[in-house]
Amino acid sequence: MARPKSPLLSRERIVAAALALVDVHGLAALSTRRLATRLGVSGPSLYNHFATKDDLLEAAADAVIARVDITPLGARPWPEALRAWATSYRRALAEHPNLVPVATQGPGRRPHALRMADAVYGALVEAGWPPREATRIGALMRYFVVGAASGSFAGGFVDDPALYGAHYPHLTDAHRLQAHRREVDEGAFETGLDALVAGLELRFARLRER
Amino acid sequence: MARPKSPLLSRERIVAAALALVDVHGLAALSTRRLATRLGVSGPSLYNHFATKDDLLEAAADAVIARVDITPLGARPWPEALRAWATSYRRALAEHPNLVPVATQGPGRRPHALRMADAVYGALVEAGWPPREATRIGALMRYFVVGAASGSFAGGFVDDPALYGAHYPHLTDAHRLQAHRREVDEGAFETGLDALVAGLELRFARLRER
DNA sequence: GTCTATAAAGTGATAGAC
DNA sequence: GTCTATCACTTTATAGAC
Repeated sequence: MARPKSPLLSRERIVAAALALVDVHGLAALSTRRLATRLGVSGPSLYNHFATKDDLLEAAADAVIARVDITPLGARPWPEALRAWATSYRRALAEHPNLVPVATQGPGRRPHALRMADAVYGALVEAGWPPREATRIGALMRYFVVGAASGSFAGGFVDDPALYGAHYPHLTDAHRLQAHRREVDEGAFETGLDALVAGLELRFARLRER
Repeated sequence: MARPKSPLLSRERIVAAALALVDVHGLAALSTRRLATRLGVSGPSLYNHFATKDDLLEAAADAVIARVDITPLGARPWPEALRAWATSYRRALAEHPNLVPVATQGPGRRPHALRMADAVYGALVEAGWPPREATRIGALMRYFVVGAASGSFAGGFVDDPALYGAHYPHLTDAHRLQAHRREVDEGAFETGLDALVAGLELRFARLRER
């Protein structure tokens, strides 16, 4: 096969396959050859669609961010909007936890990431937050969401009672975390998001008073 | 040189060199050969001290956690203790941001990480938080700290006014973030930590009322 | 406990045919 | 826009000498 009538590949197909591969086997397992094999083509074909592997990774990260729902921002009261956006943001990242280190590096030149940053900052400023504060809130929300998506807390504990008993007196039940992994992780995110937004509302009220 | 009189290497020396290498050149640049060269030995020598490269990485991650100050936990009122611990935790991680993805994977079987988890959980339970809540708080604090340490927020924006002006109406000054990077990142962490702890104090008060 | 030598494989990317 | 062939290099880890 030299040049097929209709293209076998597209940026979209490549990105989708890359995400699937990274999800299952991790970021380190993403090689151009492996990805190409998955797509039924040979390695170098990918270079007709992306200049470098890094290019491809950037596109994949932006595709993840594209799925975040930013419609509440600016359309609802800021505490509610922040909560809804953060929840959607976390869900989008948590679907591809192995890609979080890439998405973590900031928006760079990725259009969807920039659009999201613009919406968050814009909504906060329009709600009455001083620009300086709005920047901070955008940053601290990202911190929390990225941290929550970048790895299970409960899953970090080994399911082996013998490990904890002797040396760590308060962790006697830590081996049971694995079993309730999802509940613990999502509960912690919700509790943290509530606390964070409640704390920010306090701060906002104090700011208005003056 | 066959077997030197006194060992050239030690786990400590290897870990220190690995951290230095990862700090400057990133996690991907850590190869056994490169590390060995830095230490003035040949590649395979490292395997006398660590069974695998992964072993070495785990030891490095635990060495970072060992530097977190956990003494406030249990010694001071929980909101103050939480704040002090989180600040120290972030500082320790932020000194080695490239290693954060490794440290993020939970304590596993690393002694210092387990000791830290034990201290946090223990302090919260003894302060009167129900076990379930204490677990969540440990998790959500880690989310925030890890997120804050895993990459600069401000540094994720390109220093190029032309990029933002046209398409992102609220980001017209985003190119200036790079210049105030440190201030923005640390300010956001402090503001977030304040909000988080304030929100948790509210929650604690409501819990006590019942 | 360090060395040399080497296994066995995988890496990103390019050139040029079709 | 895909192919084959290939470059130039890197990787982790083992075997056995000293």
